[in-house]
Formats: sequence, C-alpha cells, structure tokens
Amino acid sequence: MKETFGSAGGGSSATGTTGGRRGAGSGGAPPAPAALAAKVRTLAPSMTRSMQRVAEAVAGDPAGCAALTVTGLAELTGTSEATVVRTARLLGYPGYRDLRLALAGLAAQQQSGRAPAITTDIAVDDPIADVVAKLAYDEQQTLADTAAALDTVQLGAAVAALAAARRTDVYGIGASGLVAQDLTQKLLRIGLIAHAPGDPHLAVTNAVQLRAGDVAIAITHSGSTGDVIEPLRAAFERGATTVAVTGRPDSPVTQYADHVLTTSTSRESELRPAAMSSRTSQLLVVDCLFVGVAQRTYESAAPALAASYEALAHRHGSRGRP
Amino acid sequence: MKETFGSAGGGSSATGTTGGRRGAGSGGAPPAPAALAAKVRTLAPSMTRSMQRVAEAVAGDPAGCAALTVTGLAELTGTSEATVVRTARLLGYPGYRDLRLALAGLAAQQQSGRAPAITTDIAVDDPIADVVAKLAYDEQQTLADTAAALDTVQLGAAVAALAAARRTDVYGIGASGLVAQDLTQKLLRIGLIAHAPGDPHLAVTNAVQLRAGDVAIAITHSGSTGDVIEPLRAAFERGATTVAVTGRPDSPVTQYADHVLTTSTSRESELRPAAMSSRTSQLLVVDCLFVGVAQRTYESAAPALAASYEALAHRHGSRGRP
DNA sequence: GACCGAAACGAAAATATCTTTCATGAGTGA
DNA sequence: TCACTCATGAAAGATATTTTCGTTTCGGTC
Repeated sequence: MKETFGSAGGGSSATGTTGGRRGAGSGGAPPAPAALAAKVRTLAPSMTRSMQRVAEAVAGDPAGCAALTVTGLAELTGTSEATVVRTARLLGYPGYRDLRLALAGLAAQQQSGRAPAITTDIAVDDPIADVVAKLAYDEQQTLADTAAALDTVQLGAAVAALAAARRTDVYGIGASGLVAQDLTQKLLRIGLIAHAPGDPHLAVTNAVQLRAGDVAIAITHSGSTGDVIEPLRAAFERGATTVAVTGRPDSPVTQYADHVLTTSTSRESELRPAAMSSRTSQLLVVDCLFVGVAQRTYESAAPALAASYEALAHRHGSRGRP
Repeated sequence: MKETFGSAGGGSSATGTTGGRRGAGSGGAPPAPAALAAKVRTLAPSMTRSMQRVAEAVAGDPAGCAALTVTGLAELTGTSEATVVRTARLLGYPGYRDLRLALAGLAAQQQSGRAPAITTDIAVDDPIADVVAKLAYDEQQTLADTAAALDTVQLGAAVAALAAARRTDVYGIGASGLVAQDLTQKLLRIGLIAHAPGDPHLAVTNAVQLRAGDVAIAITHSGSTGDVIEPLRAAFERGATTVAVTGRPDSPVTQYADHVLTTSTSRESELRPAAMSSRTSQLLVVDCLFVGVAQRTYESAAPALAASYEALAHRHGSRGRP
C-alpha cells in the first residue's frame, strides 16, 4: 500500500514539509533518474560521515550496490540499516527500495551505453560472448546497409514479374544455393511454381524450358559464378524475365538480367568470411521479394499459406514424444 | 537465504548482475539483462494462462511493473502472488525481487535508448519501400534478441564438443534444413567432417553410426519435429554429444540434447511467417558455432579456409564471360 | 575540566514484502 | 464416469525494509 502510494506521486499529506516545495533534506524533490552521481556530489557536503560512506559506495558501483539488500549495503559500508535508509531519503527517494531500483536502472544504462565498443574485428582469442555480440552487430549492420541500398524500383519490377509468372527458376550455388532454395520454399508455400535446381546441368536444362512470362532469378555474390550465369543466360535468351541478386552490380551476371538487385558487401575478415554477410543480405532481398509477391497475390497466397501451415502441423508432435 | 547468499558474495565486485550460472527452471540460464521481451516470447508457449497474463503485463509495461510489489502485480493481472513469483522463476530469476530489478533496468534502457520503433505489422497495401524497411527492422530486432538471449555457456560447451568431434551430423527439415546445410558447408570449409542428411531415414541411418566424441546437432524451431528428433535421439543414445537449436527450450527435442541453444521467436503475422525470423535467429546461432569452432581450431582452420577459398576462385569467371 | 544540548548512529522492534506450502478445483485421458 | 495431473490462490512462513528509541559523539560554554 505504502509503496504504491509513494511511487505514484509525492506524498501530499506529509506533515513534515511545510508550504514550500523544497522537500526533505537539502536537495531535489523528484527521484533522480540517472543523475545520481551528480546528486551525490552535490549533497555530499551536507551528509554525515556514515552517510557519505554509503553515498560513495552507491555512486562508485551502482550495479554492485543494486545487488545488495539494506543489510548488505550497511555491512559493506560498515554502517547500519538505518543509515542506509536515511541516505536513500536524502538522495530523494522514498526509501531504500526505490534507490535500489534506480540503481539497477542506472547500471543498465551504463552497460548499454558501453555497447558501441564492438567495432573491432573478431579475433582468435575473443571470448565467446564477444563473438556473439560482434556477429549480431555485423549482421544487423549488413541488414541496414542492404535495406538502404536496395533499389525499390527494381525490386518492385521483379515482384511484379514474379507475381505474374507462369513458373519461376532460382539459380544459386554453394551458400547462395541455400538462399535460392529458401526463396523457392517460400514461393511454393504461396502456391507459385518455383524450382531451385541444385545441379548446374539441371539448371540449364530447366532454363531452356522457360519462355516469355516466366521468371529466372540468379543469386550470386560475386556475380561471376559461371554455373549460375549460364542458366540465367539461357533463360534470358528465351525471353524470360531475368533477375540478378548480386553484390557486384557491374559483374558479368548483370548482362543477362532485366532487373538487378544489389546486395551489400560488408567488410570481411579471416574469421568472418564474406559468405556470411552476403548470405544475410541475400536473404533480406529474397524475403522482400517474397513478401512483395505475397502482397500482390494476397487473394490466393493467404489460403495457400494457411494450407501449408496446416499440413505441416501434423508433422509436429506426432512422433518423438515419450 | 538466497538473497543473503547473493549479497554476501557480491560484495564490491561487479559480478552481481551477470553472475548466476545455475540452469534454473526450464532452460534459461543467466538472468536476462535486457533480453526480457525476447525471453517472454520464447517462453510464453510453455506458460500457463495465468503466467502468460503476468508475462504479458511485464513485457508490455516494464516501467510500470517495476513500480509494483508482488501483491500489486498480482492484483493488476488478476492472479496471485504465487503465480507472479512462479513467472519470475520461469523467466530465469531467483525470485520476484530480481525480476523487478531487471525490469527497472530495462525501463531505464528503453527510456534512454532510441525513441521510436516501427511497431506496425506489414500490411497488404504497404508500399514496397515500407516492406523493405519493416523486414530489415524486424530481422535486426530478431538478431538483437537472439544475441541477448543466447546462453554463452551452452554455446561454449557446444563449440568445444564440435571442435573435438571426430565427425558431426546436423539434422534439419524444411527451412531449418537449409540452416543445417549452411552450418555443414561452413564446417567442411574449415576441415571438419560434417553431414546434413536431408532425408529423415538417411539421417537416422547416419545417426546410429555416431559414438562418444561425435556430435549431433538438431535444428528445429518448434522442437517437436519428429523427423529431426529421431536421429538426435539415436545419436544421444549412442553416446554422441548432442546439441539442440530450437525456439522452444521446453520442447521434446531437448530431452535428448546435452546442450540447448535457444533461438528467439519474434512476433509473426500473416505476411511474415514465423519461419522467417526463426531462420534469421538460427543462422546467427549457427554462425556463432562456426566462428567459435574456427577460433578453437585456428591452426588447422585458417589454412583450410584459405584452401577452399582458393579452390572456388577458379569457378568464378572461368565460364560465362562473353 | 566538567556540563549541556544537539545531532549522529545503530540495535532492535514493527511493518511491509517476498517466498513457500498446501488444499482445492479444473481439465484430461482412460 | 473416475482417477489423475496440473494450475492456482490462500495463507503460513521467511526476509527485507522502515521506524523507534536509547546510546554515543561532538562542539561549545561556564
């Protein structure tokens, strides 16, 4: 009851304070948000020795103190619980509990503010936690770059072609092959006809069957992968609409592409091969294609999606449970 | 007792917040610093109705909840104190007190952090530029959540096992199958022996060949895909070290997993199937595994990487140029 | 140097808050 | 339908925080 009251608003019925707004102690009325260290310095002169010790501990290690109970902090500073509570009051909080809460907030802020220190490359001796942080950061960066650089006009044209296509082929090899398959899986789910031949020969065989109105998509980071260029060329020459998803807009593959979607190339290192960020970038492009097509064909895509979802539900939990 | 213990050990060292290493409850190992929203989403499916209400309130208004006592939050959500405490435990905290502290931290971070967020879902009539922006933002969010929620201890253990493995199998079906292949491709590039059987029967056939010292990794978002659980189980029973990469840390697949790596589950919508964000999350985890292993086996990994890079260079530009 | 008053301080009581236990009822599968 | 499991909240039990109150310390005065 009291807690709720205290945190909700200032105690209006407090008998102690008279008319003026300058509440208890010598300092601020509102609970300090993050300016705690400053407040401590300001108020330090008006504190007694014991309280100074407490305030010092609090300002010196917010995170550590936030983990302590009143008793703990009292012991740490060699004082008593009462003194700790008095200090909390002086700093503007209703009690120690609220000071502790503010302390936790401060600690969190400090920690998050320290985040941008991860610009460095991944090193061989980085602890695993750093690896996670750096990889996540890099991939986020890649996504932002890709989104910023993506040509929405080209994307829109590619989407329009896909939505109207009789059938679609997606070519990719190696890591890009997985992206190609990913796109294919998605397109199939909304009722389109799509293939992602894994074998280069098969790809060409497929490609020569395409004709005007069909779509062929080539996914290659370097833009120079012969095994991917060949089928795209075949499709191009037969009048199909061709799309290239590549990190090199000046590469050979674009010769045979009606629409070029550029993926971003972020810096790579020995421990972080280019394949990693190009994959992230390619997947974003492919997702955009998918969602765009799903929008355009919503009438038929929605039920198709629902149906495939439904069908797969039976595969879950039907086996493997004890 | 618990608190006293914590405070006694905490002392002046700043280890307080990130210290806990005990795998409490159902999977969450360390007390989450800022990954709370992600954790809530991840664990929500395994919660009871009442607990979901509590979790929802907590995720929806961290600042507000931080100002409430157990009783207050219980009343707000129409449940009991016991339920609130249970929820706090499930989220990985020793008790409500610590959840409250974390909540305060989260609130502080949110306030200081970036102001706006693209909260809207992708709509059928969104212009293509919006689709790109929203998708990129969502995937970035997924990455951040995943990184924050990833248990580095489990990850480290998995990396150690992989680096020492005689051979490695990676199981996955559908979209997760592509992730499995991605990991396999990478591991092969640094000279490890890895397979990602696509056929469920083949997978089991492979699995029974594993023995102690080998590693089996299952990738499944739902954690209930029988076709993936079966081979992992076979490997588990033969003494291989097993790893599960799943979005549901309480799902059947974890029964047979020595190490569980949790992927994050972000909100999905009709136009943005769960598969999309789970794939992003899975790929980050897999990348972390790869880099971790590459670090550990740097002596042999570096030349192997260089060699495979070299070998592929011949495939670029050798064909397809006019 | 002794005395007085005021303030600082901490021990312990009093209160609030958090945690655990346990009985009950809803839902589920046989 | 019945037995069974599990979610749930009420209340008891344990901790933490706040208040009370007496003791100690300090500074000044006679």
